[in-house]
Amino acid sequence: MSKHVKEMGVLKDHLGKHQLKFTRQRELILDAFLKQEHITAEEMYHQLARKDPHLGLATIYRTLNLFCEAGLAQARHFGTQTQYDNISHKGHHDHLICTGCGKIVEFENCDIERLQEEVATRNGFTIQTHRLELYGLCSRCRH
Amino acid sequence: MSKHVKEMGVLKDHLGKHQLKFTRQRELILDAFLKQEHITAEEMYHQLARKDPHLGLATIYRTLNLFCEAGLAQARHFGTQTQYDNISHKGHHDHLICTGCGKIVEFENCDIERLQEEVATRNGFTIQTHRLELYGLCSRCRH
DNA sequence: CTTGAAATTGATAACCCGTCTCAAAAAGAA
DNA sequence: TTCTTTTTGAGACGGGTTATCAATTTCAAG
Repeated sequence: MSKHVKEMGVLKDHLGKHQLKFTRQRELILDAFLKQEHITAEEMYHQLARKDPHLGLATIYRTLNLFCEAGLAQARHFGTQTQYDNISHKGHHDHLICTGCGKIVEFENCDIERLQEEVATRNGFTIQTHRLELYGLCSRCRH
Repeated sequence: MSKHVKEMGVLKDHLGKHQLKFTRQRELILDAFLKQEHITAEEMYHQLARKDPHLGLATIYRTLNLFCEAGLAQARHFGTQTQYDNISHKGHHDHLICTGCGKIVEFENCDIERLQEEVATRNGFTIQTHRLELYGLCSRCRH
């Protein structure tokens, strides 16, 4: 069934280290989660309603938060909702956004990424991913 | 009273362009807002309770959102709360966010800022502000 | 294969932040 | 001042997430 052997291992490892148990629901949710780049708890609830009509929303939330703790997911807050991002699909695209016309330019900068790692290490963090947005005026909008 | 002449001008300009009115509350909230680097609506509510016990929380929210539209503030969603950042504050700091427990560590890094400027210049942009968030696990959640 | 302690689940109540409602008050142009 | 329009304040409301708790499941020990 599961092609997500590596991630399943990470999960089991985390469970073992925290006296948590491997359950049918956790396996089901992880399999569904890993097929997406990002998803909300509500979306997953609807997706899994077919496979397991009795799976509760609370369990989805608890499990997605568990994935965050295990380092498999990353929660991002957008307005009222929370997106759970699949860490293994990390595409590092940063953005330059023009506040005048809304133009968006993508860029990548290794030096910045290296410095980010440095900052994280200095603070005892292990980076999973990041978000960098530069807001300003593009040449046209600057006049 | 107000040392925030420039920002007050920006606000009045925005109000004028949108048939909105200049009120005692908006002036009060802007003055308080500009003294901080960032603040939540709730915090401001408590801060201003002394000066004006009848100032409503809804008014704070409405006004802070107005500041965002006027370009004086920037809303940021952290966990359950919304932080309103003071755009004019230049010692603008960034955030390390733990995806496990939600802990937030603020940091500042001049080298990163310099590289951001470089990227912007290379693309013809003039940066007004930015948002940099590093997501990962703090030492405690990594274990 | 049991047994039993400990963890998990599901349903829903509770919670919290932020927005909406609406009558009363204030702003501001005439 | 007068009148229209906008804003305010208080509380109700709403959506997303977490807490509660009895019933169920896991899993290690026997």
